[in-house]
Amino acid sequence: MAEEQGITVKKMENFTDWYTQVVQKAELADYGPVQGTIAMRPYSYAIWEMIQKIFDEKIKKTGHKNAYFPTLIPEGFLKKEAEHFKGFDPEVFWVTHSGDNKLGERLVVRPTSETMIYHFYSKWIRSWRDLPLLLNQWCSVLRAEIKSTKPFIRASEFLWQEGHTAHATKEDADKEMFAILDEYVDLAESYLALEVLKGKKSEMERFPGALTTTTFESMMPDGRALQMGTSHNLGQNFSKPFKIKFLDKDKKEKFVWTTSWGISTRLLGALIMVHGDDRGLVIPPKIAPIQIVIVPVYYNEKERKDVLKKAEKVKEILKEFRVHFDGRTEYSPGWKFNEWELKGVPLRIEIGPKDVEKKHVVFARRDEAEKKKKTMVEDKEIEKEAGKTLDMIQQSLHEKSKNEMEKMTHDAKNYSEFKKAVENGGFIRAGWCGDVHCEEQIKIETSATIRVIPLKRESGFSKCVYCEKSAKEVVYFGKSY
RNA sequence: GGGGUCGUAGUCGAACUUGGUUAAGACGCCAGCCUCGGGCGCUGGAAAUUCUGGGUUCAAAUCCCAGCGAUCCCA
Repeated sequence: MAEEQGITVKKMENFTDWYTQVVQKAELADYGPVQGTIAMRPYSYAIWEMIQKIFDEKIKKTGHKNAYFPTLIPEGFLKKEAEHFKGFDPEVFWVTHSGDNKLGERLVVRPTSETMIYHFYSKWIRSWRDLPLLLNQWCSVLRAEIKSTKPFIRASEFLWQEGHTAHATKEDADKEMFAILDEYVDLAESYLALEVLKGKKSEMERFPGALTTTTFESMMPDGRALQMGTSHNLGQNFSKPFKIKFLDKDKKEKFVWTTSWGISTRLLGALIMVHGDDRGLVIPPKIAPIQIVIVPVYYNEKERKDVLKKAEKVKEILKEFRVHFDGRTEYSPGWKFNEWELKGVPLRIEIGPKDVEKKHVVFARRDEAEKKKKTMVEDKEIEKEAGKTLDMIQQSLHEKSKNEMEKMTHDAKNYSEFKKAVENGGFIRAGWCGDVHCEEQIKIETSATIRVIPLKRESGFSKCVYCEKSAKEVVYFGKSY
């Protein structure tokens, strides 16, 4: 009955339903009227803003600047790089009219901005002195999704950042690609508390038009891998058709080397899936819009005054944290406990008449909500304990994610082991000869793909899991979202 | 790309099989009360073009077709 306000299914019993319920009941997002579109409600947007702030600071420190480029791209631009066009053509939204007039050349609503941005780069870059050019834009992109969509995970429109840089040499571009990948991994692990696997993509899985694609992926509780972001070295594949040339110190005219890289609101999807539990969301303290919620408890007018006075003080003590005081009178304390747990606030502080009397408060950690465990904290210890507790929550969420991923990573020495592992889900570590044919056959037969080729070759596998010829790489397979 | 399921107040959901007065109920919402420490309880109230369009019929939430949207499984 009243339970229906909360999550009505268990996370591991009906994962898909659980996810949809959390997204809607925690007021993260609501479905839009057009397939694959959602409204990001203030709560999820606040988390996105935290992510934006953290990453924006990171890239600005390394010399990147933000800019903004047009949404509408002429068809011809997209066609300039054949592989790129082939990759995106099936999923772009076409604009064919302006008002009642049919356009001479169709336009695409950006699915990604390489082509538009390179149009400008060819005008802006003249000399080696103009390099590197390090720009980023925060925007939304649209990709027509035919497959079934899922809020944050797979959508027709989503928010992201796309970095686009131009360099004098391949080495510089490689360095940029890897530096950004490392920033991404740090964002995921240190802030989102999500353990990830980083590495390169195989030729088959790589970004259309890229020389090298690097990625970082995480394992979802249902056994499917989620690509959380990518960083590409596009070589000169775009600079040549777009004629982005510069005069180098050696007085020779050369084409630039470009990179592009992006993370999107999909990160929110990973966050929900990995950290959430049967009671709802769990948000890591470092990116939680509300880190601490204070819930007052009182029965009569006198108690009300005492409790509110104390709550006011506690709020002041905790001013360096993101604190919310829940003073709503129309809900009972129990109701509020459940609501804030559903919304994943890492730490709840309860203050009632007994706490006023005994000069302490009650701490309840969100990551221990299942146990309904509560801790008394002396008034003078509140600030110190709050900081310590938030750190502990942050760390323990990452630990948990790390352990889960380890548990869901299995080795496959031969193809029969491999097929069994695919059934069970998770990452499958196996040897690979490097041949696209084997990769393709595996995909056809098991639907698993190579998610990541680690940057450093791992040991323990001498033969390709499919053809049994000698293994060139040790790679991680998995079914993906 | 192939196949399935679904669409009724804000939400869930009954009535649909077998067409027939005023479309049930719960939660939520609004007003008023309440000793509110795990979704407390009580009283009263508002809220629906039954997704859209077409067809069949004296009569459509109900049957048929199309569209839109959601969702699941398999390439």
